[in-house]
Amino acid sequence: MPERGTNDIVRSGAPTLEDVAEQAGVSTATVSRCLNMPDRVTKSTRERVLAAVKELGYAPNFGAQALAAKRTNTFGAIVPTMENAIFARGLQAFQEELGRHGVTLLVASASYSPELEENQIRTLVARGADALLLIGHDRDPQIYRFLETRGISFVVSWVYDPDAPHFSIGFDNRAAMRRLTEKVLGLGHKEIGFISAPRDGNDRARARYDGAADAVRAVGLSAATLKVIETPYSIANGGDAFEELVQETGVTAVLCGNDVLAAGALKRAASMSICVPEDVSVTGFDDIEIADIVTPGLTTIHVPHREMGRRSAQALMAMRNGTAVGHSVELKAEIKWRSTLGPVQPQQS
Amino acid sequence: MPERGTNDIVRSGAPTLEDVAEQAGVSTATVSRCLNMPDRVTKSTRERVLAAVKELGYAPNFGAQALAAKRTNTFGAIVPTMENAIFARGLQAFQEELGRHGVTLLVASASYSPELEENQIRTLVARGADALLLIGHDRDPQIYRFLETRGISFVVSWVYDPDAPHFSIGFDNRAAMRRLTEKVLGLGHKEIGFISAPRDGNDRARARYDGAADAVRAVGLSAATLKVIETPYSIANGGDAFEELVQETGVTAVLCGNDVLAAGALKRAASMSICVPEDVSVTGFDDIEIADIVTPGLTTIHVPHREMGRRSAQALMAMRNGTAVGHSVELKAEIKWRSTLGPVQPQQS
DNA sequence: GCCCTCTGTGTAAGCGCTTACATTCACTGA
DNA sequence: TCAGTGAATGTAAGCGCTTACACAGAGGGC
Repeated sequence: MPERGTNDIVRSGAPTLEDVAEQAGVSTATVSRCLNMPDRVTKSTRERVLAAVKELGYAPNFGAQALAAKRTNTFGAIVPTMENAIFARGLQAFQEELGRHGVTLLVASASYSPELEENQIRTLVARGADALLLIGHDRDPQIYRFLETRGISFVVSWVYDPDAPHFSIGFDNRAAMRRLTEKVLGLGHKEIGFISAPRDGNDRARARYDGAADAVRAVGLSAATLKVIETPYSIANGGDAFEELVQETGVTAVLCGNDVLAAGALKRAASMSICVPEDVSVTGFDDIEIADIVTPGLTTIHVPHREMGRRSAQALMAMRNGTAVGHSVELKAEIKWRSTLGPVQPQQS
Repeated sequence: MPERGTNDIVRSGAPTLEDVAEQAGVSTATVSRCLNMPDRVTKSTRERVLAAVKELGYAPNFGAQALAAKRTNTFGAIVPTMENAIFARGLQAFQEELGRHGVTLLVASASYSPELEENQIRTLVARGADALLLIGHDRDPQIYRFLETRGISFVVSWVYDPDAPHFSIGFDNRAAMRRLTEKVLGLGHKEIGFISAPRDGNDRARARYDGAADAVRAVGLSAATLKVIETPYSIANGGDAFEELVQETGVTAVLCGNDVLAAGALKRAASMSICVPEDVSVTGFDDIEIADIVTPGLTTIHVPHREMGRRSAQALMAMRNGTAVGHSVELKAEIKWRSTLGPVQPQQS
């Protein structure tokens, strides 16, 4: 590789601070200041420097900047999946807010696998993420220790649990599902199915189920009244679980752990010629786009995705700047009434 | 700030290569080799080093690594939006493939704004992206010049256009829409509506419209037969456009630029008590999740999202490694038949 | 007129890695 | 026995930036 000294006639690669400095007839320090603290430099110098920057098409070298400044202005987000819309809207809002403040977003998805997630966290940290957005509390304590040791700010989102040891911005999955289940019970349903995502390692799924169980117990029924099927989030899985529930038990209502499962259930109901909500009621969770698109419209729980994303971004930036210490925030998740939840029909027999 | 020399008793911050070297009793070069070219180091040394790495919890400093090695192992993707599912699946596949090869993904969304996109591209490049995934060809030539100057590999995806000056991996939007439109015409439709995304600065949208126009002209009709409404991708907009089309013109079929618009159209049709496809046929484009969820199931064009993401990732890695030069790849986009496209009904009057 | 302050700029020391090149050392074959 | 070989390791020079500190010059107060 050719030596690349300051005397070279032909320069290759991207222009550096030094090139700009030379072109503008100032020192590299001045150029740097010009770019980072413009008001510490006289107007005339600044103009000269900016002109040189423009002319050379200079852009700072990220690695060098990160190395020298010890910050990357890059945040990371590890979500379980980008495949369905559950996290997309929140992530989009998160990114928009970061972008507004000159921070870029590193994204990884962990496919609901704890090992993969740990891996991704370490990778993003190694890649220089200054702060991290994490979904849910469930993870090996040593990961938290790792983050704390490294001084990486993080916020746990999509959940709100004041008892959890870490700062979170989200909503109370359990309480929300409990409220919805109370409505279901109030409509006379006694045989209730619950299609859940695998609860192991997923505190949102667990909390949602627990909320339903709470409600059931509160009316004096046994939690076993709830027929649970666990299956990964997907339309097809939702359909299969629904079919199984309907055929093997006498459920009149099926609560779904999220809208994707519910959409699958609705679709299967249609193909089985089961009327919703006349024959069976169905509910979802999340209120993503499809909830409003399916027929009939899905009664679900509206989750403030964008708000979560935005607030998480703000919190992380404040934490990184040392402006604020993490403080859990509870957002509201309300029932969104549409058409899939109705009263139990008189038994036809 | 306290001086941080090698003699400090108390070390703060993350451990460095030097710490590991000291702990293992070797030089930093050896540690670096151990980590990057393990087979150039004796087994015993390697074990000692790895033990030290583990004990100290060492992870390389990203900035330093990027600076010294001149590569970041980070690729960027700029998509128009993450909000709806159009790009999510492709992005997920893209990321999975990158992850398999130790590359992390930087994501930005440009909200269909050329200025924002240019901005994001520059940001990602400045952030050290080694390579970029771009959607569509439409952008200021100077951006391409910029990328080439900087030696950043990129692939244009979601489109396939052998005549375009840049390497792309995608499918022929125009041909696909033409084929679909031919089917529509073949079913006797003569009054056809087209709900498009804004075509300015969006070559996919333009190509889709052009494909439809091609088909219409091919049967001897004027392209003006196609009643076009442009509106940004959203369910509500799709609904509004559909309503306008139906009320102001006598369309018997409405082609939608994507599934999101189509979903909106179907929803509005239902609320207007218009039967699909008996009264009006509707088609989509993309075959995202909702296409299979809406009632009736949406006839649309299946786009190989995952394949595009995967292939794009592979191409970029090959290009970065100098293994291969970009070579456009055309993927198939076939009609996915469901239930929203039917023959024209005899005029009821 | 002198000293002090303040502002703007320059100087240069790192930041933590990678890697070309130098060195060491254990073998090999004649 | 000894030069020659090659593998393993060490030495040290950057990579391009930020920033503490040094310094010069302008102005102000006395």
